[in-house]
Order: sequence, then C-alpha cells, then structure tokens
Amino acid sequence: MRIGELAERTGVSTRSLRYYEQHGLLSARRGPNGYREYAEEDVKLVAEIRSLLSVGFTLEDTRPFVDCLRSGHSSGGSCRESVEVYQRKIMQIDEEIRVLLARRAEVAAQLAQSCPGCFVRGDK
Amino acid sequence: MRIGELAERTGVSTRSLRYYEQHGLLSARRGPNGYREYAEEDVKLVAEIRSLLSVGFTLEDTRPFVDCLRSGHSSGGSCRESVEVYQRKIMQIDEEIRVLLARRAEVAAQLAQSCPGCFVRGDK
DNA sequence: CTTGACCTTGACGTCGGCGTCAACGTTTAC
DNA sequence: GTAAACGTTGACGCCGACGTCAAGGTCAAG
Repeated sequence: MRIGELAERTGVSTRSLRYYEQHGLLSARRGPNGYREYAEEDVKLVAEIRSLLSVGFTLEDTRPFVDCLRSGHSSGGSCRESVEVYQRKIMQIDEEIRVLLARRAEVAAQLAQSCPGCFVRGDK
Repeated sequence: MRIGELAERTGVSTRSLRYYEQHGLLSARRGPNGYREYAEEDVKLVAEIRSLLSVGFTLEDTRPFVDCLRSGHSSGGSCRESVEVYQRKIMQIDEEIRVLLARRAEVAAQLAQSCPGCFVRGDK
C-alpha cells in the first residue's frame, strides 16, 4: 500500500509518516516510480507509535517497541528494552506529578496569603 | 542602578531583563548614554517575576502581578486580576495532574500486560 | 592612549512533532 | 488529452524563555 492509504488507515498524516521514517522508526520499499510501498505490518507499527505518543512518550521512546514488533514479537512491549522504557516512563510521570503537587501547594499558599478569604475548589 | 547590577542582585541574566522589558514587564529610564537606569523597586519586580515563573507561570501570567506592584500594592498578588490568575493556574495544574494520573495508570496497565511479573515502586 | 569591563540593538539557535507551502513528477479517471 | 488526485524532497513556521554570538558605542583605570 502507498503512503496515502496507510495514512488513512491509521489516521495519521502523511507528513508524520515521513517524519517517522526520517527518524528510523518506519521503513518502506520503493516502487519503480519512487513511491513508498508499505506492508500490512506497518499498520501495526504506526498504531503502536501513536498509542505510545498519546500517553506522553517521545518518538525516541517508541523505538524499542517498534524494534520489538519488527523482530517478530506480537506485542511491542514484550521485549526487555521496552519494559525498561515503561518503567523509566512511570518514574518520570511520578516525578512530574510530585512537581505539580508541590507547585499546586505553593500557589495555593500564596493565594491564601494574598487573599485570605479566597478558596479553591478541591481544597478543604 | 544599571542592568549589570540589577542582574547580579536578582540572579537573573541581562538577557532576561531585556526580554522582560521587551514584553512590557519592566521599564527603565535611559541615561544620557543610552544605558538603562533602574530603580530600587525593580529588584522586587524582578523577584516577583522569577518567583512566579519558577512555579510554572508564563511571562504573560506575571503581568497582573507586576502591574499590581507598580500601582503601589506591597504584594503583587493582592489585586483582583492576580487572584484570578492564581485561581486559573491552580485549576490548570489540577487538570495537568489528572492527565498525568490517567497516563500513569494507562502505562502501568500496559506494562502489566506486557510483563505480568513486573511491578513498579509505588504500586500496591 | 589603550585596555577591558561595561553597555547597546539585532538576530539566530534551542527543543519536538509535526503543519503547511513550494515546485515538481506520476498515476488515474473521464 | 487533460485535469484531478496522488506521490516526491526541501524548507520554513510554531511555541517560550531565554543563550549566545556579532558588531559596535561608552567609560574608568593605568
């Protein structure tokens, strides 16, 4: 299939598909006219990439998952490196949450000081 | 005082001070040689800006606080508009936290599926 | 007088994941 | 045959808060 069809079937722009290829996450045979030719499996690769991006992974983070799928595994997450990325990511998210909670408290404290009568939904 | 001294006293780069001025948050008299001349109060203005930036405010967000200080209030947060920004910001942080918690759960679930034996610190 | 520490404006680079346009070749439908 | 709908590469724009040159003017100390 060509890039337009892959784009339509995955709901991803052709620009993004070329971008992924440029970064080594996707690869395509080339037809005699220079057009990219994709295989069925590429639909799954793209789906995996988008799924990971949507939960905050960077493109780099998705690489082990893509490699994992390419190497024959049915799930992109079932390789050691993917699992490591999962774990790093969770720790990273936890850290971000900690930062946000601290900020939240700090801002709420400043608000309380500037405006003693004010309160915020969620505070007790 | 000139820009170098203000930079040193506030711990902010001269580049940042000029950037704040460019965006209307700081203003300076000009000496006969074209050099910026700052007043003592500007130290407080800069401190307020940095304090807010450090808890995740954008430069735009700091404007009401700066205006508030300039209009004579002793605290940048004691004006109506500042309070509104505080409240918007808290709601915004809460939303980000919600998003992160959802992502965290989603990633942890995928990890658990790909790697049934794996667990993450913080999960019970 | 000269060095060098200060100041000025202007403008490009950073980071990521693309959107969007340009300028062109190919295929498909009528 | 021709026009629309595809494909190609290349390159700039975006967002925010600056860092970092470049190319110059100003001023105090020796």
